[in-house]
Amino acid sequence: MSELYIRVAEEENEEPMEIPSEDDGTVLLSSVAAQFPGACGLRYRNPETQCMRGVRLVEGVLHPPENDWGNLVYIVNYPKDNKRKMEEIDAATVVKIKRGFQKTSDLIVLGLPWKTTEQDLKDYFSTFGEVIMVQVKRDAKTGNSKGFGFVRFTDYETQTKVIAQRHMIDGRWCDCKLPNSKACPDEPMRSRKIFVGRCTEDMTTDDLRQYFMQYGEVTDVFIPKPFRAFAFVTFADDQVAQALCGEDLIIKGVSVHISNAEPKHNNIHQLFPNFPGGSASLAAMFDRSQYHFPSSHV
DNA sequence: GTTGAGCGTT
Repeated sequence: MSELYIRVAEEENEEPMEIPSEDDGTVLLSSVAAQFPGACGLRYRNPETQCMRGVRLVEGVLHPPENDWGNLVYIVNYPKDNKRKMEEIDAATVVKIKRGFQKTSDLIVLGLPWKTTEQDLKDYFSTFGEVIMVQVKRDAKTGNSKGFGFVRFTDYETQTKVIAQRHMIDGRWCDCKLPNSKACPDEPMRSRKIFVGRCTEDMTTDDLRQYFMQYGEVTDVFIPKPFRAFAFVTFADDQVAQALCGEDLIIKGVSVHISNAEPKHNNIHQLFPNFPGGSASLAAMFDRSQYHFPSSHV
């Protein structure tokens, strides 16, 4: 396919800029954001209805309406539109989503037979409702099942129903519960940085940036090397970061868990970045101080 | 090549 560009502008009557599409006809949100920093999506005026329409966005990829971008000018969406007026609405929306709307979360499935596969789980749980993902936890070396797994449903009602009863799976009774990892939803800490747990090795900084852009402007993505199965993502707006904490999100088909960065004790190296003798001696001192004091003082 | 309460390679 020849190289294709779509026309994008900040406002309807402004001069558009040409943004390149991918080989499959989609446009990466990151391509848009490269020219319009902070962009989180596109919209356009539907010639038939004269209404604004949103462009489908899936994991950082923008899809052409009816498989053809046509000759329209697309308008950039930003997480928060005009200055402070919208900022307040945005905050209210964030709170509403966090409180009212009942999001589903991963459920742990305990007591699975050793032989049960992910396909078995999918088949079984699909009888309750649409399944987003299933996992069977296995020993990395042997590949043997550890006898438990995870399942995630689309609908909260399905989740409620599944938790409420026992499950006969491949000849054993199994229980589905909310996992402990989300027992204590993170509290205050107005951090703009989130901790992204359970990352897989094929997730690049670009992948994460593209994915998280849909929630707000991303200012930094950090993936430790060598691979440690987690990452940090920093947003421009702390409300965006806070709203995501406690969520399970699916990136590249994998369920990652979002929590506050630095949840336990604050990072001493960040508190005292220029400590004389370097951070190693500071860490040693910190450890000793914890050792000497009774726990009630720490 | 085993097992049967738990908690996902922070």
